[in-house]
Amino acid sequence: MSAPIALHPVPIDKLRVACSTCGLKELCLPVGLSDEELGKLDHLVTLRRSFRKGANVYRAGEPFDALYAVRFGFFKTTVTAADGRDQVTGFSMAGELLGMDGIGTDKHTCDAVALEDSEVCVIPYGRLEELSRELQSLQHHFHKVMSREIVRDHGVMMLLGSMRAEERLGAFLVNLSQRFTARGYSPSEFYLRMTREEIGSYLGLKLETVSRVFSKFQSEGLISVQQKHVRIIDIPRLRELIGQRPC
Amino acid sequence: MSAPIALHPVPIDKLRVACSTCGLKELCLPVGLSDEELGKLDHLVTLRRSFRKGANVYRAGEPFDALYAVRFGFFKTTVTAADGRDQVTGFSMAGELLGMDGIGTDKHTCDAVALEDSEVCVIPYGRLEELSRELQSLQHHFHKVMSREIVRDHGVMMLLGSMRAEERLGAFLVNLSQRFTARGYSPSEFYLRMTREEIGSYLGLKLETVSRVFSKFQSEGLISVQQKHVRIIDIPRLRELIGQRPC
DNA sequence: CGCGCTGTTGAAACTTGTCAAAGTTTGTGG
DNA sequence: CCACAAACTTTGACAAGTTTCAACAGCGCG
Repeated sequence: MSAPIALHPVPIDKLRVACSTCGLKELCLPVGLSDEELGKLDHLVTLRRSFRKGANVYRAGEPFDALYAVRFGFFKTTVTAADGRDQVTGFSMAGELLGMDGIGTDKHTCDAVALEDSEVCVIPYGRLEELSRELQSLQHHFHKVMSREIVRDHGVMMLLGSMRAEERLGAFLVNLSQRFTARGYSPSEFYLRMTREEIGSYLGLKLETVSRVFSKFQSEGLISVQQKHVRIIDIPRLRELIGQRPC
Repeated sequence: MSAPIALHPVPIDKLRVACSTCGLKELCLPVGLSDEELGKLDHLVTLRRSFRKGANVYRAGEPFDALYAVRFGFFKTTVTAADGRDQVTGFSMAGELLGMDGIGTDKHTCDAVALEDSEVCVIPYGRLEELSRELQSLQHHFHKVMSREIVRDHGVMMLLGSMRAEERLGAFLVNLSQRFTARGYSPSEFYLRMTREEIGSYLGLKLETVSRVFSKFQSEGLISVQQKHVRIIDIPRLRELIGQRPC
C-alpha cells in the first residue's frame, strides 16, 4: 500500500484568493473583522496547501508552527496512546481550524488526516499572535475559537461518558446535520467521509456496533442509510432520542 | 439541605498578596513573565474569592467575565445535558485555570464547584486580553494554557473512548499522582476530594464499578485504599496497566 | 475483473450496569 | 458530646449492553 502524500504548496496569489474574498469568512477566523482588518489578515494567510485523501496535514510529535483553516474537504484528528491505540478526537470541515493542540508544547500532539481531497489555508502561528496583539477583534475571536474547541470537547466527553450507543450515534448525526446546514448543505442528506471504524473510534464504539445502530435506525424509519450515504428521515425523533427538544 | 454559599470577596491588598509574591507563580498564569511584567499582572489580579465546600464558582448559563486561578483547594467542573444528566469534565487544583469554557459564548457552559474549602484569584477577562496585547509572553502563555486544556481533553477522550474500567481508574490515579507531585505533595499518598460517583462520572463508569476496581487494585497489591485515602504501592505496575512505560 | 477494504449480520462471551442490602463516615441538632 | 440522619462506600447477584469472533456481501480501485 503506497502512502498518499501531500501535494505541493500553492502560493495564494496564483489562485487569487484571500480572506477578504473568501466565501468562508463568515465562518472562519475572519469572523467579525472590519474590511481594513481583513486586509491585514490577507498578508498573514498567504499559503494554501492541498492534501489528497489519506495525506497528513501534520503528525503527533512534529514541530508546531502554523494553524490550518479548512477551505474545503474533510479531516479527522487522532491521538495515539503509548500502546499504539488510536482515538479519533474530531472531524473538521470547511471554516474550522486545525492544529491548536500544538500551541501548548510547540509540538503537535495529534495527527490530522484528510478523509477526502482537501485544501487548507496555512496560518503561521507566530504572525497570528503578532497580528492579534494589534487587532483586538482578531484576538478576541481567536480566543473564542479555542474556547469553543474546549466546549466541543466537553460535549464529546458527555457523549462518551454518559450516553448509550444509540444516543451517541444519534448525537453524531444531528451534529453533522447542523454543521452541514451551517455551510449551506442539506440538513437531512449527506455523505459520510469517514468509515464505520472511524465513527466508532470517535464515539467509543466498535465498528460493528456502529453498523448495527445504523441498521436499527433504518429499520425504525429514523434514517435511510446505504454505505456512506445517509438521509435523515425524522430529525425531531432523532433529537428526542438524544434528549434534546425535538426542535 | 441548605445550599452552601460563597463567602464574601476579599480585596487582595487586605491579604498582602500578589502574583509577584505568589507561591504558585511557577505553575499558574505568570509562568515565564519577567519581574516587570509580573508587576503589571498584579494590577490585573486584585481580587480573591473563597468558596466553602459545595459552593459554585459559576454555573452554566451565567455571564462570563472572568477566569479563576485556583490558589488552594479543589474543584470539579460539570456539564449538564438537556435531559439533566451530569458529566464531570475535570478536576482542578492549585495553579490551574477555571472558566475558559465561557470565552466562546460570553456565557459559562459548565458549573465549577468547590470540593473542599478553596480560594481562587479572579482574573477579569477583558483586562487579561488587554494586557496580553501588551505583553507577548503573557499572550503566548495564555494561549499555551488554553491549548493544553484542549490536549488534556483529548486525553480524556482517549480514556473514555478506548480504555476499560481498570485502565481508566489507573490512568486517573497516575494523573492525580503526577499533579500532586508537581505541587510538592507525595506522589504515592493522597486524599481524594471527590466521591466515587464523581470519579465515575469523570471516567464514564458507575460508582459501583469504581468501588469494585478500587477493591480489585487493593487485592492485587497495587494500591491501598480506605474511603478517600489512597496510597499507591506499585506505581510502575500501575503505569504498565495503562500501557505506559513503567517509568 | 478480481482483490482488498468496508460494511452487515449472527451467536456467544465478556464487561459494565442495575438493583439491593448492609456497613461506614460525616454532619447536624438536641 | 452524643445520637441520629444523611451521604457515601462496599459487595453480591443478576441483567443489559457492547464486544468479539466469524462469515459473508458489496463496492471500488487498479
